[in-house]
Amino acid sequence: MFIELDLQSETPIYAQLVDQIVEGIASGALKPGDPLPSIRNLSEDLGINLHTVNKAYNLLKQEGFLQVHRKKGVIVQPDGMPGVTEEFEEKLRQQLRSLAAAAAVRGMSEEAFAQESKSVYRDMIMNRGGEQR
Amino acid sequence: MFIELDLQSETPIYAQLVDQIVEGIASGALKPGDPLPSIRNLSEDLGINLHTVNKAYNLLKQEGFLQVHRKKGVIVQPDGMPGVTEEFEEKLRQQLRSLAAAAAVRGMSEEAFAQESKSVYRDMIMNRGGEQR
DNA sequence: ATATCTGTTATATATGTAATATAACAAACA
DNA sequence: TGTTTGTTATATTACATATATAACAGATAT
Repeated sequence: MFIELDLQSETPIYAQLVDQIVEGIASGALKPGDPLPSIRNLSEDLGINLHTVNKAYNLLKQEGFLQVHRKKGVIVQPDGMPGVTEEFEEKLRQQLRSLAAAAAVRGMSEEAFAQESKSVYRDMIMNRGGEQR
Repeated sequence: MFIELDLQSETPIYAQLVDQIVEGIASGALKPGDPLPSIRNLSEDLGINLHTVNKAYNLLKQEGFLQVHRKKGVIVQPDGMPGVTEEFEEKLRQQLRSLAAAAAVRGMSEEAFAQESKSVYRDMIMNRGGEQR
Protein backbone atom coordinates (compact mmCIF):
# COMPACT_ATOMS: atom_id res chain seq x y z
CA MET A 1 0.00 0.00 0.00
CA PHE A 2 1.16 3.47 -0.87
CA ILE A 3 -0.17 5.72 1.81
CA GLU A 4 1.21 9.18 2.33
CA LEU A 5 0.03 11.22 5.27
CA ASP A 6 0.28 14.96 5.65
CA LEU A 7 0.35 15.50 9.39
CA GLN A 8 0.17 19.27 8.86
CA SER A 9 -3.01 19.04 6.78
CA GLU A 10 -6.28 20.26 8.20
CA THR A 11 -8.00 17.10 7.03
CA PRO A 12 -7.88 14.55 9.84
CA ILE A 13 -5.49 11.62 9.57
CA TYR A 14 -8.29 9.07 9.67
CA ALA A 15 -10.03 10.88 6.79
CA GLN A 16 -6.84 10.86 4.73
CA LEU A 17 -6.63 7.13 5.31
CA VAL A 18 -10.23 6.62 4.23
CA ASP A 19 -9.72 8.72 1.11
CA GLN A 20 -6.56 6.98 0.00
CA ILE A 21 -7.95 3.50 0.54
CA VAL A 22 -11.07 4.35 -1.45
CA GLU A 23 -8.85 5.79 -4.18
CA GLY A 24 -6.80 2.62 -4.06
CA ILE A 25 -9.92 0.56 -4.70
CA ALA A 26 -11.14 2.90 -7.41
CA SER A 27 -7.80 2.84 -9.21
CA GLY A 28 -7.56 -0.93 -9.05
CA ALA A 29 -4.46 -0.92 -6.88
CA LEU A 30 -6.65 -2.70 -4.35
CA LYS A 31 -8.84 -5.46 -5.71
CA PRO A 32 -11.77 -7.26 -4.06
CA GLY A 33 -10.44 -9.83 -1.61
CA ASP A 34 -7.06 -8.16 -1.25
CA PRO A 35 -5.76 -8.10 2.30
CA LEU A 36 -4.97 -4.87 4.08
CA PRO A 37 -2.29 -4.45 6.73
CA SER A 38 -3.36 -5.20 10.27
CA ILE A 39 -4.33 -2.25 12.41
CA ARG A 40 -1.18 -2.53 14.45
CA ASN A 41 1.13 -3.02 11.48
CA LEU A 42 -0.23 -0.08 9.54
CA SER A 43 -0.25 2.21 12.55
CA GLU A 44 3.35 1.32 13.28
CA ASP A 45 4.42 1.75 9.64
CA LEU A 46 2.80 5.18 9.48
CA GLY A 47 3.95 6.21 12.91
CA ILE A 48 0.44 6.91 14.15
CA ASN A 49 -1.83 5.51 16.80
CA LEU A 50 -3.65 2.20 16.59
CA HIS A 51 -7.04 3.82 17.17
CA THR A 52 -6.64 6.22 14.29
CA VAL A 53 -6.27 3.33 11.85
CA ASN A 54 -9.07 1.48 13.59
CA LYS A 55 -11.40 4.44 13.11
CA ALA A 56 -10.65 4.59 9.39
CA TYR A 57 -11.13 0.82 8.94
CA ASN A 58 -14.41 0.93 10.83
CA LEU A 59 -15.78 3.75 8.71
CA LEU A 60 -14.87 1.84 5.57
CA LYS A 61 -16.46 -1.28 7.00
CA GLN A 62 -19.66 0.58 7.81
CA GLU A 63 -19.79 1.91 4.25
CA GLY A 64 -19.37 -1.60 2.94
CA PHE A 65 -15.93 -1.16 1.34
CA LEU A 66 -14.12 -3.49 3.70
CA GLN A 67 -14.76 -6.74 5.50
CA VAL A 68 -13.25 -7.51 8.86
CA HIS A 69 -12.75 -11.14 9.87
CA ARG A 70 -11.19 -12.72 12.90
CA LYS A 71 -9.67 -15.19 10.49
CA LYS A 72 -8.69 -13.31 7.36
CA GLY A 73 -8.06 -9.97 9.00
CA VAL A 74 -9.12 -6.94 6.96
CA ILE A 75 -9.86 -7.43 3.28
CA VAL A 76 -11.33 -5.41 0.45
CA GLN A 77 -15.03 -6.19 0.01
CA PRO A 78 -15.18 -9.35 -2.15
CA ASP A 79 -18.98 -9.62 -2.42
CA GLY A 80 -19.62 -6.59 -4.56
CA MET A 81 -19.24 -2.94 -3.66
CA PRO A 82 -22.23 -0.91 -2.52
CA GLY A 83 -23.98 0.79 -5.41
CA VAL A 84 -25.08 4.35 -6.03
CA THR A 85 -27.65 4.78 -3.27
CA GLU A 86 -29.99 7.73 -3.02
CA GLU A 87 -28.17 8.73 0.14
CA PHE A 88 -24.85 8.78 -1.70
CA GLU A 89 -26.31 10.72 -4.61
CA GLU A 90 -27.56 13.36 -2.23
CA LYS A 91 -24.19 13.68 -0.49
CA LEU A 92 -22.41 13.84 -3.83
CA ARG A 93 -24.70 16.55 -5.14
CA GLN A 94 -24.30 18.61 -2.00
CA GLN A 95 -20.52 18.51 -2.19
CA LEU A 96 -20.48 19.18 -5.91
CA ARG A 97 -22.76 22.17 -5.33
CA SER A 98 -20.24 23.70 -2.97
CA LEU A 99 -17.39 23.12 -5.40
CA ALA A 100 -19.36 24.31 -8.41
CA ALA A 101 -20.32 27.53 -6.64
CA ALA A 102 -16.72 28.32 -5.71
CA ALA A 103 -15.66 27.57 -9.28
CA ALA A 104 -18.44 29.61 -10.87
CA VAL A 105 -17.78 32.64 -8.69
CA ARG A 106 -14.15 32.57 -9.80
CA GLY A 107 -15.22 32.58 -13.40
CA MET A 108 -14.71 28.94 -14.26
CA SER A 109 -17.17 27.95 -16.98
CA GLU A 110 -19.59 25.05 -16.85
CA GLU A 111 -17.59 23.22 -19.50
CA ALA A 112 -14.30 23.77 -17.70
CA PHE A 113 -15.79 22.49 -14.47
CA ALA A 114 -17.28 19.40 -16.12
CA GLN A 115 -14.03 18.80 -17.98
CA GLU A 116 -12.06 19.04 -14.74
CA SER A 117 -14.38 16.50 -13.14
CA LYS A 118 -13.99 14.19 -16.10
CA SER A 119 -10.21 14.30 -16.22
CA VAL A 120 -9.86 13.86 -12.48
CA TYR A 121 -12.04 10.77 -12.70
CA ARG A 122 -10.05 9.50 -15.66
CA ASP A 123 -6.67 10.05 -14.04
CA MET A 124 -7.86 8.05 -11.07
CA ILE A 125 -9.01 5.08 -13.10
CA MET A 126 -6.24 5.10 -15.73
CA ASN A 127 -4.03 2.23 -14.79
CA ARG A 128 -6.86 -0.13 -14.01
CA GLY A 129 -7.28 -3.41 -15.83
CA GLY A 130 -10.45 -4.00 -17.86
CA GLU A 131 -11.89 -6.39 -15.31
CA GLN A 132 -14.29 -4.05 -13.56
CA ARG A 133 -17.94 -3.54 -14.36
CA MET B 1 -31.06 36.53 1.95
CA PHE B 2 -32.34 33.01 2.02
CA ILE B 3 -30.20 31.18 4.47
CA GLU B 4 -31.25 27.89 5.96
CA LEU B 5 -29.17 26.31 8.66
CA ASP B 6 -29.16 22.69 9.70
CA LEU B 7 -28.06 22.74 13.30
CA GLN B 8 -27.93 18.94 13.34
CA SER B 9 -25.57 18.76 10.38
CA GLU B 10 -21.97 17.71 10.87
CA THR B 11 -20.79 20.62 8.73
CA PRO B 12 -20.11 23.58 11.02
CA ILE B 13 -22.56 26.48 11.04
CA TYR B 14 -19.94 28.96 9.87
CA ALA B 15 -19.13 26.68 6.93
CA GLN B 16 -22.80 26.42 5.99
CA LEU B 17 -22.93 30.21 6.00
CA VAL B 18 -19.85 30.46 3.79
CA ASP B 19 -21.25 27.89 1.36
CA GLN B 20 -24.65 29.50 1.03
CA ILE B 21 -23.26 32.99 0.54
CA VAL B 22 -20.89 31.77 -2.17
CA GLU B 23 -23.79 29.94 -3.80
CA GLY B 24 -25.81 33.14 -3.55
CA ILE B 25 -23.10 35.01 -5.46
CA ALA B 26 -22.70 32.23 -8.01
CA SER B 27 -26.44 32.08 -8.66
CA GLY B 28 -26.74 35.82 -9.06
CA ALA B 29 -29.01 36.21 -6.05
CA LEU B 30 -26.20 38.33 -4.63
CA LYS B 31 -24.62 40.78 -7.03
CA PRO B 32 -21.37 42.76 -6.68
CA GLY B 33 -21.95 45.71 -4.41
CA ASP B 34 -25.01 44.20 -2.75
CA PRO B 35 -25.15 44.75 1.00
CA LEU B 36 -25.25 41.85 3.44
CA PRO B 37 -26.97 41.96 6.80
CA SER B 38 -24.88 43.25 9.66
CA ILE B 39 -23.19 40.65 11.84
CA ARG B 40 -25.57 41.34 14.69
CA ASN B 41 -28.70 41.38 12.56
CA LEU B 42 -27.91 38.14 10.79
CA SER B 43 -26.89 36.36 13.96
CA GLU B 44 -30.13 37.44 15.61
CA ASP B 45 -32.23 36.44 12.61
CA LEU B 46 -30.64 33.01 12.51
CA GLY B 47 -30.65 32.58 16.26
CA ILE B 48 -26.91 32.01 16.43
CA ASN B 49 -23.98 33.77 17.98
CA LEU B 50 -22.39 36.95 16.69
CA HIS B 51 -18.96 35.37 16.46
CA THR B 52 -20.16 32.54 14.26
CA VAL B 53 -21.35 35.02 11.63
CA ASN B 54 -18.19 37.06 12.10
CA LYS B 55 -16.06 34.01 11.40
CA ALA B 56 -17.92 33.29 8.17
CA TYR B 57 -17.72 36.91 7.01
CA ASN B 58 -14.01 37.05 7.76
CA LEU B 59 -13.27 33.89 5.81
CA LEU B 60 -15.17 35.30 2.84
CA LYS B 61 -13.31 38.58 3.19
CA GLN B 62 -9.96 36.78 3.25
CA GLU B 63 -10.89 34.88 0.09
CA GLY B 64 -11.82 38.15 -1.58
CA PHE B 65 -15.55 37.53 -1.95
CA LEU B 66 -16.64 40.25 0.46
CA GLN B 67 -15.56 43.72 1.42
CA VAL B 68 -15.99 45.04 4.91
CA HIS B 69 -16.29 48.78 5.45
CA ARG B 70 -16.89 50.85 8.51
CA LYS B 71 -19.15 52.94 6.32
CA LYS B 72 -20.98 50.61 3.97
CA GLY B 73 -20.96 47.62 6.28
CA VAL B 74 -20.50 44.29 4.52
CA ILE B 75 -20.92 44.16 0.75
CA VAL B 76 -20.34 41.67 -2.03
CA GLN B 77 -16.98 42.30 -3.73
CA PRO B 78 -17.62 45.04 -6.30
CA ASP B 79 -14.09 45.19 -7.77
CA GLY B 80 -14.03 41.83 -9.49
CA MET B 81 -14.02 38.41 -7.93
CA PRO B 82 -10.76 36.51 -7.47
CA GLY B 83 -9.97 34.32 -10.46
CA VAL B 84 -9.00 30.70 -10.80
CA THR B 85 -5.69 30.65 -8.96
CA GLU B 86 -3.30 27.74 -8.99
CA GLU B 87 -4.02 27.28 -5.30
CA PHE B 88 -7.74 27.01 -5.97
CA GLU B 89 -7.22 24.58 -8.85
CA GLU B 90 -5.21 22.34 -6.58
CA LYS B 91 -7.84 22.39 -3.85
CA LEU B 92 -10.58 21.74 -6.39
CA ARG B 93 -8.76 18.79 -7.89
CA GLN B 94 -8.10 17.28 -4.49
CA GLN B 95 -11.73 17.43 -3.51
CA LEU B 96 -12.92 16.19 -6.88
CA ARG B 97 -10.51 13.27 -6.56
CA SER B 98 -12.12 12.20 -3.33
CA LEU B 99 -15.61 12.45 -4.80
CA ALA B 100 -14.63 10.73 -8.05
CA ALA B 101 -13.10 7.83 -6.16
CA ALA B 102 -16.22 7.30 -4.05
CA ALA B 103 -18.35 7.48 -7.19
CA ALA B 104 -16.15 5.14 -9.21
CA VAL B 105 -16.03 2.52 -6.47
CA ARG B 106 -19.82 2.50 -6.39
CA GLY B 107 -19.91 1.88 -10.12
CA MET B 108 -20.76 5.36 -11.34
CA SER B 109 -19.29 5.84 -14.82
CA GLU B 110 -17.02 8.65 -15.91
CA GLU B 111 -19.78 10.09 -18.06
CA ALA B 112 -22.35 9.92 -15.27
CA PHE B 113 -19.95 11.67 -12.92
CA ALA B 114 -19.13 14.41 -15.39
CA GLN B 115 -22.82 14.80 -16.23
CA GLU B 116 -23.69 15.12 -12.56
CA SER B 117 -21.04 17.83 -12.17
CA LYS B 118 -22.38 19.64 -15.18
CA SER B 119 -26.00 19.61 -14.12
CA VAL B 120 -25.20 20.64 -10.57
CA TYR B 121 -23.27 23.61 -11.96
CA ARG B 122 -26.11 24.45 -14.32
CA ASP B 123 -28.82 24.23 -11.67
CA MET B 124 -26.82 26.65 -9.58
CA ILE B 125 -26.45 29.23 -12.31
CA MET B 126 -29.87 28.86 -13.90
CA ASN B 127 -31.77 31.90 -12.80
CA ARG B 128 -28.90 34.30 -13.33
CA GLY B 129 -29.09 37.23 -15.70
CA GLY B 130 -26.78 37.37 -18.68
CA GLU B 131 -24.65 40.09 -17.14
CA GLN B 132 -21.78 38.00 -15.88
CA ARG B 133 -18.56 37.19 -17.70
C1' DA C 1 -0.83 -26.20 25.49
C1' DT C 2 1.75 -21.95 24.83
C1' DA C 3 2.86 -18.04 22.82
C1' DT C 4 1.45 -14.84 19.29
C1' DC C 5 -1.36 -12.11 16.34
C1' DT C 6 -5.99 -10.64 15.17
C1' DG C 7 -9.88 -7.14 15.94
C1' DT C 8 -12.39 -5.12 19.83
C1' DT C 9 -13.35 -2.54 23.88
C1' DA C 10 -12.49 0.47 27.83
C1' DT C 11 -10.17 4.51 30.18
C1' DA C 12 -7.69 8.46 30.44
C1' DT C 13 -5.42 12.51 28.66
C1' DA C 14 -3.96 16.39 25.72
C1' DT C 15 -5.09 19.46 22.08
C1' DG C 16 -7.75 21.93 18.90
C1' DT C 17 -12.13 23.51 16.91
C1' DA C 18 -16.90 25.10 17.20
C1' DA C 19 -20.11 27.73 19.43
C1' DT C 20 -21.72 30.40 22.95
C1' DA C 21 -21.94 34.47 26.45
C1' DT C 22 -20.46 39.06 27.88
C1' DA C 23 -18.06 43.01 27.49
C1' DA C 24 -15.78 46.77 25.74
C1' DC C 25 -13.68 49.91 22.01
C1' DA C 26 -13.39 53.09 18.06
C1' DA C 27 -15.23 54.63 13.63
C1' DA C 28 -19.37 56.30 11.25
C1' DC C 29 -23.89 58.11 11.19
C1' DA C 30 -28.44 60.28 12.02
C1' DT D 1 -25.59 62.49 21.62
C1' DG D 2 -27.09 58.26 21.10
C1' DT D 3 -26.94 54.33 17.96
C1' DT D 4 -25.08 51.10 14.84
C1' DT D 5 -21.11 49.42 12.58
C1' DG D 6 -17.00 46.01 12.65
C1' DT D 7 -13.37 44.59 15.87
C1' DT D 8 -11.14 42.63 19.79
C1' DA D 9 -10.71 40.31 24.25
C1' DT D 10 -11.90 36.88 27.72
C1' DA D 11 -14.15 32.92 29.47
C1' DT D 12 -16.77 28.70 29.14
C1' DT D 13 -19.00 24.56 27.29
C1' DA D 14 -19.04 20.84 24.20
C1' DC D 15 -17.15 17.96 20.86
C1' DA D 16 -13.62 15.91 17.65
C1' DT D 17 -9.02 14.41 16.95
C1' DA D 18 -5.21 11.86 18.37
C1' DT D 19 -2.56 9.67 21.62
C1' DA D 20 -1.21 6.20 25.46
C1' DT D 21 -2.10 1.98 28.02
C1' DA D 22 -4.41 -1.91 29.09
C1' DA D 23 -7.06 -5.81 28.76
C1' DC D 24 -10.11 -9.44 26.41
C1' DA D 25 -11.48 -13.19 23.27
C1' DG D 26 -11.07 -15.55 18.87
C1' DA D 27 -7.66 -17.63 15.63
C1' DT D 28 -3.17 -19.37 14.36
C1' DA D 29 1.27 -21.45 14.48
C1' DT D 30 4.96 -23.66 16.91
